[in-house]
Amino acid sequence: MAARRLTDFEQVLLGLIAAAPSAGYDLKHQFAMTPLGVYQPSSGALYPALRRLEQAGLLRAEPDGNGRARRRFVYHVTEPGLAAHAAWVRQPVNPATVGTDLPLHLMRFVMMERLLSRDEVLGFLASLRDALAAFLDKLEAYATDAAPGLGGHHPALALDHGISNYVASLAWTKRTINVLAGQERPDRAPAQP
Amino acid sequence: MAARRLTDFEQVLLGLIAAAPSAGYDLKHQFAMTPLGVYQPSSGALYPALRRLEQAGLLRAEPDGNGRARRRFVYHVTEPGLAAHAAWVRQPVNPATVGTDLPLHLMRFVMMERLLSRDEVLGFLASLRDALAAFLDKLEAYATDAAPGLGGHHPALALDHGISNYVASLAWTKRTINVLAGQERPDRAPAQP
DNA sequence: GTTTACATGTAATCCGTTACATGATTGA
DNA sequence: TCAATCATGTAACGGATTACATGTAAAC
Repeated sequence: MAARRLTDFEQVLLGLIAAAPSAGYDLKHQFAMTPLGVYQPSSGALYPALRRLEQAGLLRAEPDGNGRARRRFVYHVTEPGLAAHAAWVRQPVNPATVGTDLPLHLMRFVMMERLLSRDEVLGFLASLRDALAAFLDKLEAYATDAAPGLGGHHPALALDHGISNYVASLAWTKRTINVLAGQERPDRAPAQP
Repeated sequence: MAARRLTDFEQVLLGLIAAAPSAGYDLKHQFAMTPLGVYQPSSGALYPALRRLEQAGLLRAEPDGNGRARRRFVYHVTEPGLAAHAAWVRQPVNPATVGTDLPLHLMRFVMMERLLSRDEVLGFLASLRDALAAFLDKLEAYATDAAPGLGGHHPALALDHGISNYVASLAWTKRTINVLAGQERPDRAPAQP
């Protein structure tokens, strides 16, 4: 099968469909209307991606026979698809790339809720917190060591922006750990229709 | 000439070279070692991009005859190149895409320093501030209206992360406006021991 | 004298954007 | 009936990643 690695975009699609079987058009709207959808996929990106996932055996397309058959395909995840999605969600946080991957980590955090235990989620958040703290240390070291020699004020000011953002992300991570750790769970599975 | 629009990456390269004539290898290192270089361009991206800019007449390559001619090309901006760069830097902030374009705006802010007057920079920051404030309003409206119905806690928590980040960016913008606005032009040197 | 850093490049492949195309359904 | 929305698709094109290739200079 060779199972070439999935694109980030494909992984997100897979996750959205795992959360709720959808047609391409629905997914487009989900991207367009939710705030996470800062990215708006084009038809030329979306439909071929769905096809690829289907041909890889991760999705199954069902023609929507709703009343009148109007050309529409609802995608469902298969078992291999769910496995691939779960593996993606469980991926460890790579401290080296936390600067670039942060939005993706947030996406994974959202999708974690249905798949992982609270302890697993807390483990993820703890490693995210550590990676962010390490990254921040490097940024701050650069700010004091190298930035003054860059000439002008703007480089140092821009660096300040980056630091402020990561400080906010780090604070969010700690806050969220506290929220989830302090939250009592109903002992029962969170069965979602 | 048709002057097809430049890629963001090409614009950034152009700006870096406008700030200091550089060879491809230098630019690679600049990306690798400065914090803004979260993105690390590959050779297959960098060298063809420089060629394109050269063929478009925006850059001029000079073989580095430094002592011994070892295969190395230093790029300089031409006048059309500088014009294209300045036009990019001066582009207004599009409120509709401020969510995605923020890193690019920061890049432009850095490069503005050498090209624009303080008032122009302040104008840019003011429009960035307004765009961020409007974007934040939409996010917060979504958080109170739609997010509770999304099922689970994680979507709302992730949204919280986004809001925290944009709050930090907005605060930075206001802070930076104050810094730059309050900064007296060194018509006379401030007290120097 | 061999490794390491310097320095540039090419080819295969893949994916996304842009733009266009098509047809069904709903609402005015 | 005419417009807008629903819904999916295709073709051209461009650019990025990956991996490979090449050669020089410095360092140990």
